[in-house]
Amino acid sequence: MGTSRASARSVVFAPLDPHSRAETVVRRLTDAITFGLLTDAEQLPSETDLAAQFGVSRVTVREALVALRQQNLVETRRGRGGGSFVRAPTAAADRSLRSRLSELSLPNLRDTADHYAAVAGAAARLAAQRADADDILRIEEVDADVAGPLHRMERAYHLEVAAVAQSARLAREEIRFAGELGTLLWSPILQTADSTYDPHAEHRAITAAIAAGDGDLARRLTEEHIETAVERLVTLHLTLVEP
Amino acid sequence: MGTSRASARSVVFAPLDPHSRAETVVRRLTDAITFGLLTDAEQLPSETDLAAQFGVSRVTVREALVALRQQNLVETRRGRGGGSFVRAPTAAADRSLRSRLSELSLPNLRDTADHYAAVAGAAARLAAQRADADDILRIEEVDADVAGPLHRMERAYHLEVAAVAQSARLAREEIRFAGELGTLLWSPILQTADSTYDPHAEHRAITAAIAAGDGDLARRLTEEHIETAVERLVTLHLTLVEP
DNA sequence: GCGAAAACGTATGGCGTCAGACTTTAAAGG
DNA sequence: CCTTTAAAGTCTGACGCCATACGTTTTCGC
Repeated sequence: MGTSRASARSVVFAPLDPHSRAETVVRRLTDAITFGLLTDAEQLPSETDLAAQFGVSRVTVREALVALRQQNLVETRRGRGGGSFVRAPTAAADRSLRSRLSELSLPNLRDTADHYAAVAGAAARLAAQRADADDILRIEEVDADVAGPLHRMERAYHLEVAAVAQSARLAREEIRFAGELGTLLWSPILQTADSTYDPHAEHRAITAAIAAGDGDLARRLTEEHIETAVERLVTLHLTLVEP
Repeated sequence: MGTSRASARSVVFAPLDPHSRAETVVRRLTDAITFGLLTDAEQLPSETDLAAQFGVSRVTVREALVALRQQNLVETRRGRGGGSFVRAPTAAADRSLRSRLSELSLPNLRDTADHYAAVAGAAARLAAQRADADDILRIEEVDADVAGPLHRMERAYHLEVAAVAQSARLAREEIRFAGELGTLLWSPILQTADSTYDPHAEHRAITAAIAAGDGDLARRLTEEHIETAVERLVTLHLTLVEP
Protein backbone atom coordinates (compact mmCIF):
# COMPACT_ATOMS: atom_id res chain seq x y z
CA MET A 1 0.00 0.00 0.00
CA GLY A 2 2.93 2.32 0.53
CA THR A 3 3.44 2.68 -3.18
CA SER A 4 -0.13 3.60 -3.89
CA ARG A 5 -0.09 6.25 -1.21
CA ALA A 6 3.10 7.64 -2.68
CA SER A 7 1.71 7.84 -6.20
CA ALA A 8 -1.55 9.29 -4.99
CA ARG A 9 0.41 11.93 -3.13
CA SER A 10 2.46 12.84 -6.15
CA VAL A 11 -0.83 13.52 -7.91
CA VAL A 12 -2.11 15.79 -5.16
CA PHE A 13 1.11 17.78 -5.02
CA ALA A 14 1.76 17.83 -8.76
CA PRO A 15 3.07 21.11 -10.16
CA LEU A 16 0.59 23.73 -11.32
CA ASP A 17 0.43 24.84 -14.93
CA PRO A 18 3.60 26.93 -15.28
CA HIS A 19 2.40 28.98 -18.24
CA SER A 20 1.57 32.65 -17.82
CA ARG A 21 -1.76 33.92 -19.12
CA ALA A 22 -0.05 35.83 -21.90
CA GLU A 23 1.76 32.65 -22.97
CA THR A 24 -1.51 30.78 -23.02
CA VAL A 25 -3.10 33.40 -25.25
CA VAL A 26 -0.10 33.26 -27.58
CA ARG A 27 -0.47 29.50 -27.82
CA ARG A 28 -4.20 29.66 -28.47
CA LEU A 29 -3.78 32.15 -31.30
CA THR A 30 -0.72 30.41 -32.73
CA ASP A 31 -2.74 27.20 -32.69
CA ALA A 32 -5.67 28.79 -34.46
CA ILE A 33 -3.45 30.29 -37.16
CA THR A 34 -1.26 27.28 -37.78
CA PHE A 35 -4.37 25.13 -37.64
CA GLY A 36 -5.84 27.15 -40.48
CA LEU A 37 -8.87 28.13 -38.46
CA LEU A 38 -7.86 31.75 -38.94
CA THR A 39 -6.94 32.00 -42.58
CA ASP A 40 -4.47 34.21 -44.38
CA ALA A 41 -5.23 37.95 -44.38
CA GLU A 42 -8.19 37.37 -42.05
CA GLN A 43 -8.84 39.97 -39.40
CA LEU A 44 -8.75 39.02 -35.74
CA PRO A 45 -11.30 40.49 -33.35
CA SER A 46 -10.27 43.81 -31.85
CA GLU A 47 -7.98 43.81 -28.84
CA THR A 48 -10.91 44.76 -26.64
CA ASP A 49 -13.01 41.88 -27.96
CA LEU A 50 -10.17 39.40 -27.66
CA ALA A 51 -9.61 40.46 -24.06
CA ALA A 52 -13.30 39.99 -23.27
CA GLN A 53 -13.48 36.58 -24.92
CA PHE A 54 -10.31 35.24 -23.34
CA GLY A 55 -11.23 36.71 -19.99
CA VAL A 56 -7.93 38.58 -19.70
CA SER A 57 -7.02 42.26 -19.77
CA ARG A 58 -6.21 44.14 -22.92
CA VAL A 59 -2.64 44.53 -21.70
CA THR A 60 -2.22 40.77 -21.74
CA VAL A 61 -3.76 40.45 -25.19
CA ARG A 62 -1.39 43.12 -26.47
CA GLU A 63 1.58 41.32 -24.99
CA ALA A 64 0.48 38.19 -26.85
CA LEU A 65 0.05 40.14 -30.09
CA VAL A 66 3.59 41.51 -29.76
CA ALA A 67 4.87 37.94 -29.65
CA LEU A 68 2.76 36.99 -32.67
CA ARG A 69 4.08 39.98 -34.60
CA GLN A 70 7.65 39.03 -33.77
CA GLN A 71 6.95 35.58 -35.16
CA ASN A 72 5.45 37.14 -38.25
CA LEU A 73 2.14 35.42 -37.66
CA VAL A 74 0.08 38.62 -37.61
CA GLU A 75 0.42 42.16 -38.87
CA THR A 76 -1.18 45.07 -37.03
CA ARG A 77 -2.58 48.24 -38.55
CA ARG A 78 -3.77 51.28 -36.62
CA GLY A 79 -6.71 53.58 -36.97
CA ARG A 80 -10.31 52.96 -37.84
CA GLY A 81 -10.65 49.73 -39.80
CA GLY A 82 -7.32 48.69 -38.38
CA GLY A 83 -6.56 45.67 -36.27
CA SER A 84 -4.47 42.52 -36.37
CA PHE A 85 -4.45 40.48 -39.56
CA VAL A 86 -3.26 36.94 -40.03
CA ARG A 87 -0.05 36.49 -42.00
CA ALA A 88 0.21 32.74 -42.30
CA PRO A 89 3.45 31.55 -43.76
CA THR A 90 2.74 27.82 -43.79
CA ALA A 91 6.41 26.94 -43.49
CA ALA A 92 6.67 28.74 -40.16
CA ALA A 93 3.49 27.06 -38.99
CA ASP A 94 4.90 23.67 -39.73
CA ARG A 95 8.07 24.54 -37.87
CA SER A 96 6.14 25.71 -34.80
CA LEU A 97 4.08 22.53 -34.69
CA ARG A 98 7.16 20.37 -34.85
CA SER A 99 8.91 22.30 -32.09
CA ARG A 100 5.85 22.11 -29.84
CA LEU A 101 5.63 18.40 -30.43
CA SER A 102 9.26 17.71 -29.61
CA GLU A 103 8.89 19.72 -26.40
CA LEU A 104 6.12 17.40 -25.21
CA SER A 105 7.28 14.40 -23.26
CA LEU A 106 6.05 11.08 -24.52
CA PRO A 107 4.42 9.96 -21.24
CA ASN A 108 2.69 13.31 -20.99
CA LEU A 109 1.45 12.98 -24.55
CA ARG A 110 0.05 9.51 -23.93
CA ASP A 111 -1.54 10.54 -20.66
CA THR A 112 -3.29 13.48 -22.26
CA ALA A 113 -4.41 11.29 -25.12
CA ASP A 114 -5.84 8.69 -22.73
CA HIS A 115 -7.83 11.37 -21.00
CA TYR A 116 -8.99 12.81 -24.31
CA ALA A 117 -10.11 9.39 -25.54
CA ALA A 118 -12.04 8.85 -22.31
CA VAL A 119 -13.91 12.12 -22.69
CA ALA A 120 -14.52 11.92 -26.43
CA GLY A 121 -15.59 8.29 -26.12
CA ALA A 122 -18.01 9.08 -23.32
CA ALA A 123 -19.39 11.99 -25.33
CA ALA A 124 -19.97 9.70 -28.33
CA ARG A 125 -21.71 7.16 -26.14
CA LEU A 126 -24.01 9.76 -24.60
CA ALA A 127 -24.64 11.27 -28.01
CA ALA A 128 -25.86 7.90 -29.20
CA GLN A 129 -28.27 7.75 -26.28
CA ARG A 130 -29.53 11.31 -26.68
CA ALA A 131 -29.35 12.30 -30.34
CA ASP A 132 -32.49 13.03 -32.34
CA ALA A 133 -32.79 13.16 -36.13
CA ASP A 134 -31.77 16.81 -36.35
CA ASP A 135 -28.63 16.13 -34.34
CA ILE A 136 -27.59 13.38 -36.74
CA LEU A 137 -28.09 15.73 -39.68
CA ARG A 138 -25.92 18.39 -38.09
CA ILE A 139 -23.16 15.91 -37.41
CA GLU A 140 -23.26 14.61 -40.98
CA GLU A 141 -23.18 18.14 -42.29
CA VAL A 142 -19.97 18.93 -40.45
CA ASP A 143 -18.31 15.78 -41.69
CA ALA A 144 -19.43 16.42 -45.26
CA ASP A 145 -17.97 19.91 -45.24
CA VAL A 146 -15.22 19.94 -47.85
CA ALA A 147 -14.82 23.70 -48.02
CA GLY A 148 -11.88 23.99 -45.65
CA PRO A 149 -8.83 21.87 -45.03
CA LEU A 150 -9.38 18.37 -43.74
CA HIS A 151 -7.97 18.95 -40.27
CA ARG A 152 -10.41 21.78 -39.62
CA MET A 153 -13.28 19.41 -40.25
CA GLU A 154 -11.77 16.88 -37.84
CA ARG A 155 -11.96 19.15 -34.88
CA ALA A 156 -15.37 20.52 -35.83
CA TYR A 157 -16.73 16.99 -36.02
CA HIS A 158 -15.68 16.05 -32.50
CA LEU A 159 -17.00 19.32 -31.15
CA GLU A 160 -20.34 18.69 -32.76
CA VAL A 161 -20.56 15.23 -31.20
CA ALA A 162 -19.78 16.68 -27.80
CA ALA A 163 -22.54 19.25 -28.27
CA VAL A 164 -25.05 16.54 -29.17
CA ALA A 165 -24.15 14.61 -26.00
CA GLN A 166 -25.86 17.43 -24.06
CA SER A 167 -23.38 17.22 -21.24
CA ALA A 168 -22.10 20.63 -20.25
CA ARG A 169 -19.15 19.14 -18.43
CA LEU A 170 -18.01 16.83 -21.19
CA ALA A 171 -18.42 19.60 -23.76
CA ARG A 172 -16.24 21.85 -21.65
CA GLU A 173 -13.64 19.12 -21.44
CA GLU A 174 -13.68 18.64 -25.21
CA ILE A 175 -13.08 22.32 -25.62
CA ARG A 176 -10.12 22.16 -23.28
CA PHE A 177 -8.60 19.26 -25.17
CA ALA A 178 -9.17 20.91 -28.51
CA GLY A 179 -7.02 23.78 -27.30
CA GLU A 180 -4.44 21.59 -25.64
CA LEU A 181 -3.94 18.77 -28.10
CA GLY A 182 -6.34 19.10 -31.03
CA THR A 183 -4.06 21.25 -33.10
CA LEU A 184 -1.33 18.67 -32.94
CA LEU A 185 -3.55 15.64 -33.13
CA TRP A 186 -5.31 16.54 -36.34
CA SER A 187 -2.43 18.44 -37.85
CA PRO A 188 -1.85 18.15 -41.60
CA ILE A 189 1.83 17.36 -41.12
CA LEU A 190 0.74 13.94 -39.90
CA GLN A 191 -1.42 13.07 -42.82
CA THR A 192 1.30 12.62 -45.38
CA ALA A 193 2.89 9.91 -43.29
CA ASP A 194 0.04 7.45 -43.68
CA SER A 195 -1.90 7.07 -46.88
CA THR A 196 -4.57 4.92 -45.23
CA TYR A 197 -5.82 7.88 -43.22
CA ASP A 198 -9.48 8.29 -44.12
CA PRO A 199 -11.27 10.34 -41.48
CA HIS A 200 -14.51 10.52 -43.43
CA ALA A 201 -14.91 6.76 -43.40
CA GLU A 202 -14.21 6.63 -39.67
CA HIS A 203 -16.58 9.51 -38.99
CA ARG A 204 -19.33 7.94 -41.06
CA ALA A 205 -18.99 4.77 -39.02
CA ILE A 206 -19.18 6.74 -35.76
CA THR A 207 -22.14 8.77 -36.98
CA ALA A 208 -23.93 5.61 -38.04
CA ALA A 209 -23.41 4.09 -34.62
CA ILE A 210 -24.75 7.25 -32.98
CA ALA A 211 -27.76 7.26 -35.30
CA ALA A 212 -28.40 3.60 -34.51
CA GLY A 213 -28.28 4.37 -30.82
CA ASP A 214 -25.38 1.95 -30.34
CA GLY A 215 -23.45 3.84 -27.69
CA ASP A 216 -20.87 1.17 -27.03
CA LEU A 217 -19.94 0.93 -30.69
CA ALA A 218 -19.82 4.71 -31.10
CA ARG A 219 -17.49 4.90 -28.14
CA ARG A 220 -15.23 2.11 -29.34
CA LEU A 221 -14.92 3.64 -32.79
CA THR A 222 -14.19 7.07 -31.36
CA GLU A 223 -11.51 5.68 -29.10
CA GLU A 224 -9.88 3.84 -31.99
CA HIS A 225 -10.13 6.95 -34.11
CA ILE A 226 -8.21 8.95 -31.53
CA GLU A 227 -5.79 6.15 -30.79
CA THR A 228 -4.63 5.89 -34.38
CA ALA A 229 -4.16 9.67 -34.49
CA VAL A 230 -2.07 9.46 -31.34
CA GLU A 231 0.04 6.70 -32.81
CA ARG A 232 0.81 8.92 -35.78
CA LEU A 233 1.81 11.69 -33.39
CA VAL A 234 4.03 9.36 -31.39
CA THR A 235 5.75 8.16 -34.53
CA LEU A 236 6.46 11.70 -35.58
CA HIS A 237 7.64 12.54 -32.08
CA LEU A 238 10.15 9.70 -32.20
CA THR A 239 11.52 10.77 -35.57
CA LEU A 240 11.90 14.31 -34.24
CA VAL A 241 13.63 13.38 -31.01
CA GLU A 242 15.83 10.61 -32.41
CA PRO A 243 16.20 11.29 -36.10
CA MET B 1 -21.40 24.99 -41.60
CA GLY B 2 -21.97 28.33 -39.94
CA THR B 3 -22.66 26.53 -36.70
CA SER B 4 -19.53 24.46 -36.78
CA ARG B 5 -17.38 27.47 -37.53
CA ALA B 6 -18.97 29.34 -34.69
CA SER B 7 -18.37 26.56 -32.18
CA ALA B 8 -14.81 26.04 -33.40
CA ARG B 9 -14.12 29.72 -32.89
CA SER B 10 -15.60 29.64 -29.46
CA VAL B 11 -13.02 26.97 -28.68
CA VAL B 12 -10.09 29.09 -29.84
CA PHE B 13 -11.28 32.15 -27.98
CA ALA B 14 -12.67 30.34 -24.95
CA PRO B 15 -11.96 31.94 -21.57
CA LEU B 16 -8.79 31.01 -19.73
CA ASP B 17 -8.86 29.31 -16.36
CA PRO B 18 -10.02 32.12 -14.05
CA HIS B 19 -8.55 30.65 -10.87
CA SER B 20 -5.56 32.21 -9.18
CA ARG B 21 -2.65 30.00 -8.30
CA ALA B 22 -3.43 30.34 -4.61
CA GLU B 23 -7.02 29.22 -5.24
CA THR B 24 -5.79 26.22 -7.16
CA VAL B 25 -3.54 25.19 -4.28
CA VAL B 26 -6.44 25.59 -1.84
CA ARG B 27 -8.62 23.37 -4.02
CA ARG B 28 -5.93 20.71 -4.34
CA LEU B 29 -5.40 20.49 -0.60
CA THR B 30 -9.09 20.71 0.25
CA ASP B 31 -9.77 17.87 -2.17
CA ALA B 32 -7.00 15.75 -0.68
CA ILE B 33 -8.29 16.27 2.86
CA THR B 34 -11.99 15.72 2.15
CA PHE B 35 -10.94 12.74 0.06
CA GLY B 36 -9.29 11.28 3.13
CA LEU B 37 -5.98 11.01 1.37
CA LEU B 38 -4.51 13.22 4.04
CA THR B 39 -5.88 11.75 7.21
CA ASP B 40 -6.71 13.29 10.55
CA ALA B 41 -3.79 14.72 12.54
CA GLU B 42 -1.44 13.99 9.65
CA GLN B 43 1.34 16.46 8.99
CA LEU B 44 1.58 18.21 5.63
CA PRO B 45 4.99 18.79 4.05
CA SER B 46 6.67 22.00 5.19
CA GLU B 47 5.71 25.24 3.45
CA THR B 48 9.02 25.21 1.61
CA ASP B 49 8.45 21.66 0.39
CA LEU B 50 4.87 22.35 -0.63
CA ALA B 51 6.00 25.40 -2.60
CA ALA B 52 8.65 23.35 -4.39
CA GLN B 53 6.25 20.53 -5.20
CA PHE B 54 3.45 22.75 -6.45
CA GLY B 55 5.89 24.93 -8.32
CA VAL B 56 4.68 28.11 -6.63
CA SER B 57 6.27 30.50 -4.16
CA ARG B 58 6.08 30.07 -0.42
CA VAL B 59 3.98 33.20 -0.21
CA THR B 60 1.30 31.55 -2.34
CA VAL B 61 1.40 28.36 -0.28
CA ARG B 62 1.01 30.41 2.88
CA GLU B 63 -1.99 32.21 1.44
CA ALA B 64 -3.58 28.84 0.69
CA LEU B 65 -2.85 27.62 4.22
CA VAL B 66 -4.53 30.70 5.67
CA ALA B 67 -7.70 29.75 3.79
CA LEU B 68 -7.48 26.15 5.00
CA ARG B 69 -7.04 27.32 8.60
CA GLN B 70 -10.08 29.57 8.29
CA GLN B 71 -12.10 26.56 7.12
CA ASN B 72 -10.72 24.58 10.03
CA LEU B 73 -9.22 22.00 7.70
CA VAL B 74 -5.69 22.36 9.05
CA GLU B 75 -4.01 23.60 12.18
CA THR B 76 -0.55 25.16 12.10
CA ARG B 77 2.11 25.00 14.80
CA ARG B 78 5.34 26.97 14.81
CA GLY B 79 8.88 26.09 15.73
CA ARG B 80 10.87 22.94 15.23
CA GLY B 81 8.58 19.95 14.75
CA GLY B 82 5.89 22.42 13.76
CA GLY B 83 4.00 22.59 10.51
CA SER B 84 0.44 22.24 9.27
CA PHE B 85 -1.64 19.32 10.48
CA VAL B 86 -4.88 17.99 9.08
CA ARG B 87 -8.00 18.59 11.17
CA ALA B 88 -10.68 16.48 9.55
CA PRO B 89 -14.08 17.47 10.91
CA THR B 90 -15.79 14.20 10.01
CA ALA B 91 -18.76 14.60 12.30
CA ALA B 92 -19.64 18.09 11.13
CA ALA B 93 -19.20 17.05 7.50
CA ASP B 94 -21.67 14.19 7.85
CA ARG B 95 -24.30 16.46 9.34
CA SER B 96 -24.18 18.79 6.36
CA LEU B 97 -24.46 16.02 3.78
CA ARG B 98 -28.22 16.11 3.48
CA SER B 99 -28.36 19.87 3.07
CA ARG B 100 -25.64 19.73 0.43
CA LEU B 101 -27.58 17.09 -1.43
CA SER B 102 -30.86 18.92 -1.47
CA GLU B 103 -29.10 22.02 -2.76
CA LEU B 104 -27.80 20.12 -5.79
CA SER B 105 -29.97 20.28 -8.88
CA LEU B 106 -30.89 16.95 -10.40
CA PRO B 107 -29.56 17.70 -13.91
CA ASN B 108 -26.32 18.94 -12.40
CA LEU B 109 -26.06 15.77 -10.34
CA ARG B 110 -26.60 13.54 -13.35
CA ASP B 111 -24.17 15.52 -15.50
CA THR B 112 -21.46 15.25 -12.87
CA ALA B 113 -22.18 11.56 -12.51
CA ASP B 114 -21.84 11.05 -16.28
CA HIS B 115 -18.48 12.71 -16.19
CA TYR B 116 -17.39 10.74 -13.15
CA ALA B 117 -18.43 7.45 -14.74
CA ALA B 118 -16.49 8.36 -17.89
CA VAL B 119 -13.31 9.01 -15.91
CA ALA B 120 -13.58 6.09 -13.50
CA GLY B 121 -14.55 3.74 -16.31
CA ALA B 122 -11.62 4.81 -18.46
CA ALA B 123 -9.29 4.38 -15.50
CA ALA B 124 -10.56 0.84 -14.91
CA ARG B 125 -10.12 -0.03 -18.57
CA LEU B 126 -6.55 1.28 -18.65
CA ALA B 127 -5.78 -0.45 -15.38
CA ALA B 128 -6.82 -3.74 -16.93
CA GLN B 129 -4.40 -3.13 -19.77
CA ARG B 130 -1.49 -2.07 -17.59
CA ALA B 131 -1.74 -3.82 -14.24
CA ASP B 132 0.87 -6.33 -13.14
CA ALA B 133 0.54 -8.86 -10.34
CA ASP B 134 1.70 -6.40 -7.66
CA ASP B 135 -0.87 -3.86 -8.78
CA ILE B 136 -3.66 -6.40 -8.39
CA LEU B 137 -2.46 -7.20 -4.89
CA ARG B 138 -2.46 -3.54 -3.95
CA ILE B 139 -5.98 -3.05 -5.27
CA GLU B 140 -7.23 -6.08 -3.34
CA GLU B 141 -5.53 -4.82 -0.21
CA VAL B 142 -7.35 -1.50 -0.38
CA ASP B 143 -10.69 -3.19 -0.84
CA ALA B 144 -10.00 -5.57 2.03
CA ASP B 145 -9.15 -2.71 4.37
CA VAL B 146 -11.85 -2.66 7.03
CA ALA B 147 -10.10 -0.30 9.41
CA GLY B 148 -11.82 2.93 8.39
CA PRO B 149 -15.33 3.91 7.37
CA LEU B 150 -16.74 2.37 4.23
CA HIS B 151 -16.84 5.52 2.14
CA ARG B 152 -13.13 6.10 2.65
CA MET B 153 -12.45 2.62 1.32
CA GLU B 154 -14.67 3.35 -1.68
CA ARG B 155 -12.72 6.44 -2.62
CA ALA B 156 -9.39 4.78 -1.93
CA TYR B 157 -10.37 1.86 -4.14
CA HIS B 158 -11.20 4.00 -7.15
CA LEU B 159 -8.12 6.15 -6.68
CA GLU B 160 -5.98 3.04 -6.49
CA VAL B 161 -7.44 1.86 -9.77
CA ALA B 162 -6.63 5.21 -11.33
CA ALA B 163 -3.08 4.97 -9.98
CA VAL B 164 -2.67 1.51 -11.49
CA ALA B 165 -3.90 2.92 -14.79
CA GLN B 166 -0.72 5.01 -14.67
CA SER B 167 -2.56 8.12 -15.67
CA ALA B 168 -1.77 11.16 -13.57
CA ARG B 169 -4.55 13.10 -15.21
CA LEU B 170 -7.27 10.54 -14.59
CA ALA B 171 -6.09 10.12 -11.01
CA ARG B 172 -6.30 13.85 -10.47
CA GLU B 173 -9.80 13.83 -11.89
CA GLU B 174 -10.77 11.04 -9.50
CA ILE B 175 -9.61 13.15 -6.61
CA ARG B 176 -11.57 16.13 -7.86
CA PHE B 177 -14.73 14.07 -8.16
CA ALA B 178 -14.23 12.54 -4.77
CA GLY B 179 -14.11 16.04 -3.34
CA GLU B 180 -17.09 17.18 -5.35
CA LEU B 181 -19.36 14.17 -5.19
CA GLY B 182 -17.64 11.29 -3.42
CA THR B 183 -18.67 12.35 0.04
CA LEU B 184 -22.27 12.18 -1.06
CA LEU B 185 -21.98 9.22 -3.39
CA TRP B 186 -20.43 6.80 -0.94
CA SER B 187 -22.01 8.31 2.11
CA PRO B 188 -23.24 5.98 4.83
CA ILE B 189 -26.62 7.71 4.91
CA LEU B 190 -27.39 5.94 1.64
CA GLN B 191 -26.45 2.51 2.78
CA THR B 192 -29.32 1.97 5.14
CA ALA B 193 -31.81 2.54 2.34
CA ASP B 194 -30.80 -0.50 0.33
CA SER B 195 -29.79 -3.72 1.97
CA THR B 196 -28.45 -5.19 -1.28
CA TYR B 197 -25.61 -2.69 -1.31
CA ASP B 198 -22.42 -4.76 -1.26
CA PRO B 199 -19.50 -2.69 -2.48
CA HIS B 200 -16.98 -5.42 -1.73
CA ALA B 201 -18.69 -7.84 -4.10
CA GLU B 202 -18.81 -5.23 -6.85
CA HIS B 203 -15.18 -4.33 -6.24
CA ARG B 204 -14.12 -7.95 -6.33
CA ALA B 205 -15.79 -8.33 -9.72
CA ILE B 206 -14.05 -5.22 -11.05
CA THR B 207 -10.71 -6.33 -9.65
CA ALA B 208 -11.13 -9.75 -11.22
CA ALA B 209 -11.83 -8.16 -14.60
CA ILE B 210 -8.72 -6.00 -14.24
CA ALA B 211 -6.65 -9.01 -13.25
CA ALA B 212 -7.99 -10.90 -16.27
CA GLY B 213 -7.01 -8.02 -18.51
CA ASP B 214 -10.63 -7.57 -19.62
CA GLY B 215 -10.72 -3.80 -19.92
CA ASP B 216 -14.18 -3.56 -21.41
CA LEU B 217 -15.71 -5.62 -18.63
CA ALA B 218 -13.84 -3.67 -15.95
CA ARG B 219 -15.15 -0.47 -17.42
CA ARG B 220 -18.74 -1.71 -17.72
CA LEU B 221 -18.75 -2.95 -14.13
CA THR B 222 -17.26 0.32 -12.90
CA GLU B 223 -19.86 2.34 -14.75
CA GLU B 224 -22.67 0.22 -13.33
CA HIS B 225 -21.12 0.49 -9.87
CA ILE B 226 -21.25 4.27 -10.06
CA GLU B 227 -24.62 4.32 -11.76
CA THR B 228 -26.31 2.37 -8.99
CA ALA B 229 -24.73 4.67 -6.42
CA VAL B 230 -26.08 7.64 -8.34
CA GLU B 231 -29.53 6.10 -8.46
CA ARG B 232 -29.49 5.77 -4.67
CA LEU B 233 -28.50 9.43 -4.46
CA VAL B 234 -31.28 10.48 -6.83
CA THR B 235 -33.83 8.54 -4.81
CA LEU B 236 -32.70 10.21 -1.62
CA HIS B 237 -32.70 13.58 -3.36
CA LEU B 238 -36.32 13.10 -4.37
CA THR B 239 -37.38 12.13 -0.86
CA LEU B 240 -35.64 15.22 0.47
CA VAL B 241 -37.11 17.66 -2.04
CA GLU B 242 -40.60 16.16 -2.16
CA PRO B 243 -41.11 14.26 1.06
C1' DG C 1 -13.00 68.96 -45.99
C1' DC C 2 -14.12 67.71 -41.34
C1' DG C 3 -15.93 65.83 -37.36
C1' DA C 4 -17.20 61.30 -35.43
C1' DA C 5 -15.95 56.75 -34.75
C1' DA C 6 -13.07 52.81 -34.29
C1' DA C 7 -9.22 50.94 -33.72
C1' DC C 8 -4.28 50.72 -31.74
C1' DG C 9 -0.93 53.00 -28.40
C1' DT C 10 0.34 54.71 -23.75
C1' DA C 11 0.08 55.64 -18.75
C1' DT C 12 -1.26 54.94 -13.78
C1' DG C 13 -2.29 52.68 -9.54
C1' DG C 14 -3.31 48.36 -7.38
C1' DC C 15 -3.09 43.49 -6.46
C1' DG C 16 -1.13 38.71 -7.02
C1' DT C 17 3.01 36.27 -7.30
C1' DC C 18 7.83 35.73 -7.24
C1' DA C 19 12.72 34.96 -5.12
C1' DG C 20 15.33 35.81 -1.39
C1' DA C 21 16.83 37.37 3.09
C1' DC C 22 15.75 37.85 7.63
C1' DT C 23 13.23 37.07 12.40
C1' DT C 24 10.76 34.40 15.72
C1' DT C 25 9.30 30.25 17.78
C1' DA C 26 9.80 25.87 19.86
C1' DA C 27 11.57 21.31 20.06
C1' DA C 28 15.76 18.19 20.05
C1' DG C 29 20.15 16.96 21.61
C1' DG C 30 24.26 17.55 23.76
C1' DC D 1 20.50 24.27 30.70
C1' DC D 2 21.91 25.95 26.45
C1' DT D 3 23.03 25.54 21.67
C1' DT D 4 21.42 23.92 17.42
C1' DT D 5 18.00 23.32 14.15
C1' DA D 6 13.72 23.12 11.64
C1' DA D 7 9.93 25.10 11.03
C1' DA D 8 6.52 29.19 10.60
C1' DG D 9 6.34 34.23 10.28
C1' DT D 10 7.90 38.78 8.21
C1' DC D 11 9.82 41.99 5.00
C1' DT D 12 11.48 43.89 0.38
C1' DG D 13 11.96 44.83 -4.44
C1' DA D 14 10.55 43.17 -8.88
C1' DC D 15 7.39 41.48 -12.33
C1' DG D 16 2.81 39.90 -14.33
C1' DC D 17 -1.78 40.99 -14.72
C1' DC D 18 -5.61 43.86 -13.81
C1' DA D 19 -9.10 47.94 -14.61
C1' DT D 20 -9.45 52.32 -16.21
C1' DA D 21 -8.35 55.95 -18.05
C1' DC D 22 -6.37 59.11 -21.92
C1' DG D 23 -3.77 59.88 -26.42
C1' DT D 24 -2.97 58.89 -31.42
C1' DT D 25 -3.93 57.30 -35.93
C1' DT D 26 -6.80 56.32 -39.58
C1' DT D 27 -11.06 55.86 -42.02
C1' DC D 28 -15.95 56.63 -42.71
C1' DG D 29 -20.02 59.47 -43.44
C1' DC D 30 -21.81 63.84 -43.92
